[in-house]
This record gives sequence, structure tokens and C-alpha cells, in this order.
Amino acid sequence: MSNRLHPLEFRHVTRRIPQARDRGIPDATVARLPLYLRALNGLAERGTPTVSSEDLAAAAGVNSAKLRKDLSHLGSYGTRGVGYDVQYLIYQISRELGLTQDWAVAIVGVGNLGRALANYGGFVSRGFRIAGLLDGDPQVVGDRIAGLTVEHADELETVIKRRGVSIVVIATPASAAQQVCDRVIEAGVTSILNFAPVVLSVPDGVDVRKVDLSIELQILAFHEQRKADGVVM
Amino acid sequence: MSNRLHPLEFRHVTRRIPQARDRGIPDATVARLPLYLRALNGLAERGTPTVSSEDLAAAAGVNSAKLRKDLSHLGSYGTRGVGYDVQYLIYQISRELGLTQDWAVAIVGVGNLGRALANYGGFVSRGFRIAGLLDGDPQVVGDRIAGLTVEHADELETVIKRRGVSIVVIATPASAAQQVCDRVIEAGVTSILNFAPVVLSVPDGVDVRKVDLSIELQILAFHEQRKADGVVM
DNA sequence: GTGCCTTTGTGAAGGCATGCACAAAGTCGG
DNA sequence: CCGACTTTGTGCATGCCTTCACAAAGGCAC
Repeated sequence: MSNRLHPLEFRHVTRRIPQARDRGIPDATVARLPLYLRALNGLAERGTPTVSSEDLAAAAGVNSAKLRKDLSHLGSYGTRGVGYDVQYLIYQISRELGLTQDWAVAIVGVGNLGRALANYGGFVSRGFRIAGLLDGDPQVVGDRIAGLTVEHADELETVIKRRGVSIVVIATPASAAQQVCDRVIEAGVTSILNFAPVVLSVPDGVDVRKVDLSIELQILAFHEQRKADGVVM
Repeated sequence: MSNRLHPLEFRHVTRRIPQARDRGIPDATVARLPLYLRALNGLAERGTPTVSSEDLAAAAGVNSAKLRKDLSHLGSYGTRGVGYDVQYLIYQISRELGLTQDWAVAIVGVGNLGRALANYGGFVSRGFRIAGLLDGDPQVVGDRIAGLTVEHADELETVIKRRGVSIVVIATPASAAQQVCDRVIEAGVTSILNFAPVVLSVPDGVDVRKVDLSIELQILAFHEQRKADGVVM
């Protein structure tokens, strides 16, 4: 028996690596940029011309040093003694996040959640255009939702290729999710937002983000129980 | 990701206190427990009696060492050479998360998202009971959704107190969220799941978790843009 | 131009999470 | 009852993230 490293032990290392070759922005930072963007848009609406890291941090609910470090990854866009120009920073963050371009999104699965997503204003207002709604249920196909007609899931590949869809939202039941996932990847999609309560298995190079509504509630329940147990708060 | 401190409050640290007979389970672990639970339920349905950390980790999509370390925080529930008893582990994790008790949840805001949440099966099946649906729009009040009648938001305090609601889901427009938040806290609620795109300001001792659908899309767009820019993957 | 005041950008330290590697512990066939 | 085998639980090293603290930079008043 060898006590050296097994040469084949990198099966589980296939995870996406944040790797710093270019301007490698830390994942934690990327996840907060949308937060800053939202706060900035709020300030812009009120006509605020500039904002300090302290104030912006408060509006976004983070520590100001963290905010400054996050922004420093994008470049040096602040002015010492003054703060950040709101409009300019909005543009820079948007550009970094890729929101200055138009993204075509398809939603697969038009149940309650799919409908809610289709009608959700937060997408359209940020450069995401819903280019297709698809469902496997003939009962639902043909419905008009948010200005779009629901198409049959058979059309998935066609819709993706014809309309240049690059991001797919999976809002199907758990049982259909992996199959849909495989098909959209086969059709060339490499970014997936998954609402189905399953772990999707995907090849390298494909990004999957998962939103699980019940997990959040379970985490809350954990903390709520802690409080009730008489733990010193 | 969690109840963050307000930037101006970090002098008097009232942070989560790990002391007290220290069963202090790391936040990162708590966030994964629901994942393990789901994987275990899948195994239980197929009648699997025991599972190794390797297999369970694969089903949950995590590293097996991480899984073992996570579980070790709950206690020593595995058997060396064999693995974990599926049913027993389900029970232990459920208990730790507080899912063995019944949680009354109220959903405020019955738009598209609120309706989707009310109909979402993942809640009920995990010990969460929807005890109230409320909305400020008289047009919506009286609608029957998921077996419940929508009540007017004026009833918020009454509903919370009479029905023992301990977790509130805010699915209102951004403009109403803070007001709803203040009211439910005043009524004694200390756990809030917020879908409105605003940073809620709450006193210490109140847990807020936030789900923002558009943030996830923006993070995907960031990575998608990176790929398109010809970055080496 | 000078000096003061504000605020950024970042070096450094500490904390937390991750994943490897292995000893300890338990099973199982014979 | 024993020895081989499997798998857990964990010490440890590593790296990322957060936060503090401060020097450097720029604005502004005069």
C-alpha cells in the first residue's frame, strides 16, 4: 500500500476555481456588487451626486472597509476627501457585472414560481430580457404571461439557439430538473439558475446557482429554536 | 449572509455568542444541514438503511471531509466501518434544525411571489405551517389561496399573536417592506425572511435572511461575461 | 500657496472555513 | 477470536475573507 498521494485523487477537485489570472475579483465581492448597485440606484433616484464609503456601506448594510476593498478590486474610482461619484460608480459596477449588455433568459417550468419570476420586475430593469417561457404541460402551453406565450418544452433547443439565450432559469419540479439541465447544456448554455430542490450534476465550465426557498426557512428555524432554548442573547 | 451588524454598531459587539455549553455550530455548517437532510430523505424514500459520508457527500454535492466535520458538530452519530444510519441521522438533523416542531409562518404580500410561496410544497413538508396570508390591497383580500383566505394587512398583529406566528415572510413591494418589518417585530416576531429588494433595518436579536432573485442572475451574468471575454477556463 | 480636514485605498493581523491525511474504532468472514 | 478491511472523526496546514488602522491623496478656505 502506498502512503503517497493517489494520482487520481483529483476527482473532487473539479470545482470551479476563482483563479487569479486577470483581475480576479473574489467571489465574495462579486456577490456584493449587486447590493451596492441597488443602493446606488436608490441614491441616484434621489439625485445624490456623490457618496462616501461610509454612507454607501450603511445603505447596503455592510462594513465600510469591506466596501472600499470590494470597490478597489474594480479600480480606483473614488476621490479622496469626497467619495464616489454615484453615476460613474453605477456605470462601472454595471459594466463589471455585465449588465450593460442585454442577456436573453429562458424560464423553464411555468408553475407558480415560474409565473412569479416571469412577472418579476427586477429582472427586466437590470438588462435581463425574458426571451422564452417553456413548460412540458400541454395545459399550460399557449398561456400568455408577462407578454409572452408559453411554448412547449420540446422547443427548448430551438428557442435557446434562435433567440440567443445564454442563461436558463429552471423552475420545474425536482423530477424534471436534471433532464432540462442536460438539454440546455447540450444546447450550449453555460449559466443556470436552479430553483428545483435537487443537486444538478453538470460538466466543468457550467455555472449553476441554486436558490432554495425552504433552506432559508430552515436556517431561520434553527436560530429561532436557539432563542427559545434560553440561550443567552 | 446572515444578520449583519449595522456599520455604526460594531463598537459594542452583540454578535452571536458561541459560549454557553458551546454547541456553537458554525453558520456555514447550519446552512448545509438542510442540504444533507434533503439528500437523506431521498435515500430514505429508496429504503437505504445506511450511507457512508462519501456517498452522502456526493448526493449533497459537497466534499466528504466537510460533511463529516459538519456532522461531527452535532455529535458522533456515525459508525466506523459502516456509515450513518439514514433514519437516525434524519432525526438528529431535523431536531437540530428545529424541524421536529411545528412553525407557524405568515406571508405578507400576496402578489405573484407570495402566491408562489403559499403554494410551495417545500414548506409544509418540513414542519412549516402557513398560518396566515396578508395583503394591503382590498382587491386581493378575500381571495382563497392554498386553502387560506387572504386577510387585510391591518390584521397583522392580531394574526401573529392569535396564531402564534414566529416566522414572517415579507413578499411585499420594496416600499412597504420596512414598515411591515417594524410592525411584525413590534408584535414579537424575531425571524424574518425577506424577499423585498431592500436592506431591512432591525434591532439586535432579530434574524433577517434575504433572498434576492435578481442578485443571483447578476452573479451569473458576471461569470457568463467572463467566459465570453475569452478568459481561460 | 498653505494648511487643515475629509475620505480613500491598502498593509497587516486575526478568524473562519476548507480539505488532506491518518489514527482510532468498529464490522465481518472465517 | 482474529486479522483484514472499511469508514469515521479530527489535527493540521492552507487560503480566503473580514476588519482595523493609518498613510497618502485630494478638496477647500483663505
